[in-house]
Amino acid sequence: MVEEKKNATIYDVAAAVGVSLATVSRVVNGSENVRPATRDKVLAAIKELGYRPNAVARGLASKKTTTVGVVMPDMTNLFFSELTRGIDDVAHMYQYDVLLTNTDDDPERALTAIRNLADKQIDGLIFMGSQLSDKVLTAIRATGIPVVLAGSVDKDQQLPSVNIDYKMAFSEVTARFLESGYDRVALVTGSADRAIDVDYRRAGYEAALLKAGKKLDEELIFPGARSYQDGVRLAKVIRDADANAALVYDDEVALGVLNGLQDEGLKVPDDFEIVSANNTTFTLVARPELSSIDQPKYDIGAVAMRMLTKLMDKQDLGEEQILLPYTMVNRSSTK
Amino acid sequence: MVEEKKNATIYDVAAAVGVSLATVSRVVNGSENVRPATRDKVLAAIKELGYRPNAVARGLASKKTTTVGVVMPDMTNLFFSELTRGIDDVAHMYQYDVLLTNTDDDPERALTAIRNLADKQIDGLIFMGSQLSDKVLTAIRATGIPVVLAGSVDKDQQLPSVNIDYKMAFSEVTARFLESGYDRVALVTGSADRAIDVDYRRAGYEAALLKAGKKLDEELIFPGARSYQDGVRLAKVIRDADANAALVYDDEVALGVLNGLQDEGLKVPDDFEIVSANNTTFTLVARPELSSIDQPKYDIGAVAMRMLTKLMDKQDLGEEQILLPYTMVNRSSTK
DNA sequence: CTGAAAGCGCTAACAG
DNA sequence: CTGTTAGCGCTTTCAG
Repeated sequence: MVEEKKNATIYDVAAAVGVSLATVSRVVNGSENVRPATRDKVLAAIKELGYRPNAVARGLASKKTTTVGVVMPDMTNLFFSELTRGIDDVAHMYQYDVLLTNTDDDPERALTAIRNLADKQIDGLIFMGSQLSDKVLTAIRATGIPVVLAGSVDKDQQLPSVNIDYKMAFSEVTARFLESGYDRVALVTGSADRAIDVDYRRAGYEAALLKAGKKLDEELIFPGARSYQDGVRLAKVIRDADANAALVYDDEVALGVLNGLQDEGLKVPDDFEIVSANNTTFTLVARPELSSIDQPKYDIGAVAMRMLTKLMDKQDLGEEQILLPYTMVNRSSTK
Repeated sequence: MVEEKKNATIYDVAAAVGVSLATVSRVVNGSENVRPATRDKVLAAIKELGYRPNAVARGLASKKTTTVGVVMPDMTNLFFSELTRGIDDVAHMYQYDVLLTNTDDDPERALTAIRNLADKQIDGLIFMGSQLSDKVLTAIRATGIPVVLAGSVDKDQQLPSVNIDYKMAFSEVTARFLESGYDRVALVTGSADRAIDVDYRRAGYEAALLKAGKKLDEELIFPGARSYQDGVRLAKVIRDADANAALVYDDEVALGVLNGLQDEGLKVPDDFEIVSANNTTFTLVARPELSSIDQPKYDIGAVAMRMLTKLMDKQDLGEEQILLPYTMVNRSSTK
């Protein structure tokens, strides 16, 4: 028979020292109100017994789990994994653990995830993804759990969020293309109907067009590409549309477009310029290297998590809609 | 004053129906022993009140949290994020949530992470990373929590694990190089001292060399490269070592070597052949596309998680050291 | 098939 | 400064 060495409980250390469990609880939680001598004895017993507080019991009694939920589309996408890395680091810095769920941007799965996380009594939630449907928003609200959006916008800006100014960034890139004489700028977005694609990326693109006295040509807008392979396929279509430049929302897709175009004999950047938007490692490995909008991905996650800690502590947030600065990184896919 | 709508508890639904909380618990947990009529009434009340069981309370009472911990080096590395994606999907399939922690392969952080996860009473743990130090191993043991290693080996094979046969794969690639007349094969590994690098990757490489009647030349072994940039820098060194082929343990590093070599004017695959080992998307975006060992990354994670569910259910595991099949993907970085 | 009662391990007033 | 006393919301015997 193997002896099951049960974990020591707070009772065991209280008994060992000859104090009440309240006192042990106090020293564990760093309360001032303990005589140093008592504290030392308790500490010694804790060490001796190898006592570690049971976080579940704690959670039940205190109604705080020191756990946050992170709901994201797909952790194998570098954009999101870098955001999440920022979240994770800051979360652990503040002693929170992270419950992670991938949704593949499926609202149903997001719904399930949120409810499930709420059941686990998470103290806060970070939500990512282009698809923030009303149902999901309602579900989040219903839980009453503090939430921050990271790299994600909700149409009506009802929730605290951290982003860059997507509209301005897309407008800026488009304007540059136009100024450089590239008059047929293709825009590749994630979807045809989501806020981030329509109200920000496309809106920025359109704004630059209008400012330059041109009007938007629907045939130059390409929604729906999600993978490298999608990008490769898209290259032909973009070429057939007679575009001479492209602004692509995702690096892998951009790389697909780049390689696809080159495989068809186009010279980048001489015949065609491409700018991507996430500045992940993918932009560096491309030949030519991809110019890109540089979003501070890690920081977006980190700042979002930091905001969430304030929310969980019921501190004042100040500005709820944070826009972090972005920069343009010019590499060899543009002149 | 906003009315705080408190979440309904099991008492509330018991009271609403006029049964005891034990009965409610039974229907919630799908026990057979409830009269259908009673069950229906309870179910109706649950729906009516929007009752959702508090997982923390459940965890305390049942000593099961339906949560597993995942300890990994870095989620922004595609190899690990794809493994973890497999873990995550299977975990949720079996109703487990995933607590994620990045360690950057730092044993100290792994230690902290494991203890912390144990405090949260996780039901199981999946560990990834090349660095499984004795201290970490001891810490894992001390928790008594079921563990499975994914894409990670422990020297003495004391823990259940899921991998491919790294030694055979590395031997096979090396042998091919040799057969094709590439007699100076560089080996790029992650470290000079860890089990996976020494006992598997390097051992496989060496085995092929010996079999071909050659002996290992230390100058052709390059440990320690971790990033794309490291690979770029390494390219010159590899070239100076007069190598004419390279087997690289990581895709991003391999890409760095590839681009670095090409930037110096070498022709791949004519002057130099390269094979990488993880077959992530990076192999596809390279020009020429990288040949690679194809590890079933998602499956490694998925199988590891499936094993863990068995362990947590105290089912018999059968073989504890699982080796999944790998394949070779020949692209344009080899002839 | 159902209920009563005893915890799970800890926090949090409330006394003293 | 320390102990007592209630719970937190649920599972789990044990009776009946």
